[in-house]
Amino acid sequence: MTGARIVAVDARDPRALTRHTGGPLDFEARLRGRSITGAARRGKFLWLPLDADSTDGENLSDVPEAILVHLGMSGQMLLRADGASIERHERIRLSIEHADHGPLDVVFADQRTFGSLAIDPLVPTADGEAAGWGTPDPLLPSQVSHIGRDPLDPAFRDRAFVQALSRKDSAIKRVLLDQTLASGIGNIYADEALWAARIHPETPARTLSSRAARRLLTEVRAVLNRALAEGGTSFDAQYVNVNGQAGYFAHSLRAYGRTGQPCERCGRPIVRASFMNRSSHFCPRCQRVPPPRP
DNA sequence: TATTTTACCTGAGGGC
DNA sequence: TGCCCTCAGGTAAAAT
Repeated sequence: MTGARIVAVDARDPRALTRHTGGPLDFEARLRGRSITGAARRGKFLWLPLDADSTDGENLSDVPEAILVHLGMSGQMLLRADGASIERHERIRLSIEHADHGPLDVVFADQRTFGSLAIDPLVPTADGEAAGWGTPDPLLPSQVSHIGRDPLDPAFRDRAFVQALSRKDSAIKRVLLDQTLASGIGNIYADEALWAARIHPETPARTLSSRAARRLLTEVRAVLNRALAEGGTSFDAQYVNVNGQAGYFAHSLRAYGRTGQPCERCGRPIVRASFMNRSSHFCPRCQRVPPPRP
């Protein structure tokens, strides 16, 4: 998409614009004629920086902007042929013209509508480093400014993360799911990393030793890297890449979704526990229940 | 202020 | 066959 010009926009479902202030007509009008200059990501947020708005006339401002995207849990960004038929759960379509690839359609489809798009101004990063994966610019969407760097980001600071854990009373899994401290970790990869690090999900974060916290961080990175290499975790048709292809990491899971199946380390059945209106999966032998709070 | 809970949403699958 | 219930899960507003 980099270098492509947006020739038409169809924002058919306003629920896909909950992050956008201005509504569908504003979204369409402000994108028409603009060009996409790149693609970047931090954690679960991604954005497509835009060129200056030359159609804005007297209101021409120098504030850089981007198309902000969050897939929620079932959102998809699909690259389709120009004029391709309407997707199931299609919410928004961008018709683009690319110098090398010709006309294409970019479709945002989303069954559960937790995902959404927005036009968002870019603001400087707090540390002055590149905003995320895919961009050298220290600029990120305003709605992403509170999101922490993900552990695969070269500018992620391990020491600060470990120190933050030592100040948190909450259960370690809750902290892993908090995107402000470290981003990109959801329910699946939290369970996988905790299993690998042999840490019980209810362990209070501050009770982890510095060594254990670093081990956990190492396992988080290992899980994320393996999942990326395998194209992510697909349980059904919702989790696909831009060409609609499923990832294979579901076959590599060792804790998540393996309730009752033997732990690959010790053979004890994996346990499922209710946690924050979702599920935690862990090995009751390898991941010891933390001692009672003092 | 810090932490925890809840609302948002659709479709698949199970029980009856 | 069809109805009702549960579950999946990221984010941010609301509640504690």
